[in-house]
Amino acid sequence: MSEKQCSMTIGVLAKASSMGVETIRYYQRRGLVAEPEKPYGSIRHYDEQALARLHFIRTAQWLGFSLDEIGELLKLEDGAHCDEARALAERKLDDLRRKIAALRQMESTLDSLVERCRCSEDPQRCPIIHSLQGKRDVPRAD
Amino acid sequence: MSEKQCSMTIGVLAKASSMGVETIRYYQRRGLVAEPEKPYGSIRHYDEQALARLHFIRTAQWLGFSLDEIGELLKLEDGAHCDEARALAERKLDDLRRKIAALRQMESTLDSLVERCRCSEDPQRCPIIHSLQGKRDVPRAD
DNA sequence: GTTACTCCCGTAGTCAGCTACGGAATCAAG
DNA sequence: CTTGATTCCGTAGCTGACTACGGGAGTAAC
Repeated sequence: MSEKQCSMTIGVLAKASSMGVETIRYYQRRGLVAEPEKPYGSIRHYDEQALARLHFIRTAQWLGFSLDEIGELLKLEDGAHCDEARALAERKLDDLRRKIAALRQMESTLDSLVERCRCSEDPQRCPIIHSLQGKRDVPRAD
Repeated sequence: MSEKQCSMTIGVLAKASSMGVETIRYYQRRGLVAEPEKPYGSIRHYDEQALARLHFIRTAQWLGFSLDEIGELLKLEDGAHCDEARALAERKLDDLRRKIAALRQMESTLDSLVERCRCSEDPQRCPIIHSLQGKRDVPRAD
């Protein structure tokens, strides 16, 4: 379990990360995952680092980063260009915070809607929509 | 400002919502925005409700709802099927909460990264990536 | 050493969400 | 009543992120 063979084929890696083989190959083509050591025969072998990277991609993606952005994040990995790194991180952080705020607002809206729905005698006025129509200026962000 | 003419053409509406005309027409085709009163001549006129709806769509979209989901949300507008509404809202709420949690985690990670970056003597070890590689099980959600 | 599974690699297709195009009709100005 | 911008509508194209396909080569099991 914690003793992972340092050589998985792409299929095993796919299973381990619960992604498709094709997806991994796609990430390779996009330069998000390195194609490892040129094979002796001709089959590549992946290690835990590769797996970690796939996890990273998944998480970041789920959090709303595009593959391009993830690529940028990954470029920071070497630790060089720390300034760049920080700038990117700061922008992202800002974005994140706005998103969190919006989501929280949405959460409480939805929550109170659910509450009201639950106890409503008058099911004619579920006010989700109304409360979301307020013309807030959403930064068209990501 | 608060005295909006109750008749904008699609072009004006587009400007008011800062969306493209084509986008609005696309939403109409998808049934997210109604095409208003069959025109006398043949040009449609939109009111503030339409604008509000566009705001709604934008916001919801930014918050991670797909157009299909937005469609569902919008179907609740009439206030009927309150149960359905509540179920949908509850599912979304759940989703939202998981997302907020993940984003917060990411936020603090990024935040401490930025801090560390800022005061680091050793720019060789920006630890964003490392901290994101932890294999947390992201629900592949949305 | 044949069978059956993977792998490799390139190319092509899919889905969501737009965005652009083209041609006819309409409307507003002058 | 002509000019020029808009609208209308259908259809086609684009971007991001996959997903599938096809054919040849490697490899493991019997």
